[in-house]
Amino acid sequence: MHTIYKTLRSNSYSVPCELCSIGGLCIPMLLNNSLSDVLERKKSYLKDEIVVKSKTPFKKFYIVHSGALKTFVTTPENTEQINGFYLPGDIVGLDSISTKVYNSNIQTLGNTLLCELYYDELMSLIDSNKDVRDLIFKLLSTDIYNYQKLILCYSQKKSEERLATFIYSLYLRYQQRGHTSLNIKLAMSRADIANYLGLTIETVSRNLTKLQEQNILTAKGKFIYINKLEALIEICN
Amino acid sequence: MHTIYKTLRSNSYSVPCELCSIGGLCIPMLLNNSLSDVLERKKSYLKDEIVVKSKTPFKKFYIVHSGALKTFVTTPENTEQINGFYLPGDIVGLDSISTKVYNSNIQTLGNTLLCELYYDELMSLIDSNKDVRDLIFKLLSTDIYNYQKLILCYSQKKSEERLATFIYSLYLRYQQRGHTSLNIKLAMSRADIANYLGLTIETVSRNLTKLQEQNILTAKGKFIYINKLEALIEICN
DNA sequence: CGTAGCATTGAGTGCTATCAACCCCTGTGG
DNA sequence: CCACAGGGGTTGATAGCACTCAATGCTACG
Repeated sequence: MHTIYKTLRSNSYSVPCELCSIGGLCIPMLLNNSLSDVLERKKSYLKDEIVVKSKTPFKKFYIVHSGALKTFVTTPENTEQINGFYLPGDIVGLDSISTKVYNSNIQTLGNTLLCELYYDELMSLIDSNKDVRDLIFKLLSTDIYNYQKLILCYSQKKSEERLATFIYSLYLRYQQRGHTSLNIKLAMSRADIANYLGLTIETVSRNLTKLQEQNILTAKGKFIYINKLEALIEICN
Repeated sequence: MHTIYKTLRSNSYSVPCELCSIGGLCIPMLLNNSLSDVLERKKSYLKDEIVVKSKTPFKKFYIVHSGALKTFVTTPENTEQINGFYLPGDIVGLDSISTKVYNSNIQTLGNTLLCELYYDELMSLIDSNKDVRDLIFKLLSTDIYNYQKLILCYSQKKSEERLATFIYSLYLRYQQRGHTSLNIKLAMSRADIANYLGLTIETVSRNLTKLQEQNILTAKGKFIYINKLEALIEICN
């Protein structure tokens, strides 16, 4: 037992993989035998820490072990635009394969543990292991599919529907990771949600109270409890 | 000469690859030696023809040779939502690698020639040819990057900025294919543009006239001439 | 030449942004 | 233990942008 821990365990601040909350969805675990040497073990980051600056050379993917990340770009007017949230099990950096640089800034939303997966080594692994190849293709393709759905959300939906879709998608993502609870703890602030959804803080807040008045959910700070899942889905369309 | 034509030439309704307007950007041409046997040659489609229905099994990618495509999904209320336009040289179906079905309907915007690229055969080619592997990864990754930019456009920009961004992106895409002209011929209707941008036909029309009043461009039916490229870019932010 | 479909223009309404005030929770220092 | 300050979040009033509905103009095609 101790020896297993030793091989899988990483630097300080990290936890053994056996206790990782992600379980079967963790890419490193899925491909444990072949990937273990490609992965630097987990590294710890503090809340609001910048992990990567936009436009710096792309060398490795980051996989969220615990905590959460946001990615954002800064517009010419120096405003921040969030284009993604990443929860445990999510991989960041797929869009950098073509550009060779990170296209966004990557920042932690709370204290966070990240696994690192080197691009070059992953590529050579792909040539020797069809499972890895298929997995990476699937990840890329899923990313595209998700972005398509997100675009649909933006281009068609009103503020209430956008927020409902956002909350429901968080619920689904947690569910995929084995957390079937209707309780959701938001990793991000209202400002981050508003920014991401292309709305203002006030509109997000107003729609949250609106959803509470309909008794669809209960929001208390960063905690959200879904009372009527069906009704929430109904609003998402 | 005749024999070359014979090998590259396809079914009826198609043109020889040597005369293809796409030139070096055509994937089949780029990977000519290895891919020629993977590709069924060009097939012809009429205007507004449905090439693929959503949810049908995914077997092959489509590459636009000439003409143009749109992809769209139908919402539960039976309204159409366009999520992509595809110009000569573009490949359609990357998002289907993970889902194994086509996620959108694919429809022609005018008379169109399409090359077909079988998924299974491409995959085996990837194992034997690193260039193919890298190309496909790059295509997938570029797709993701483009979607990220599109999402940014939707979530932040006002109608005028969205339209400007749309026109400018068309200009850039044609430029990448060697058409450096400031003249653009729209393959799609105002309704399609509006649908894609999450706006109404009226708003698109009003913004077009607004851009003309500023003398930034001239719009005449499906033809758009960019008078002040710098000013157009300025509006895009 | 006439019709059908696409595109433009106009008037009025509604949704979301903006600006501003207030609330609540947390942490800090007296 | 309380007072206070500060940040995040909520609520309210107003303004502006984009949608809706409606009418008219344009163009392609038989």
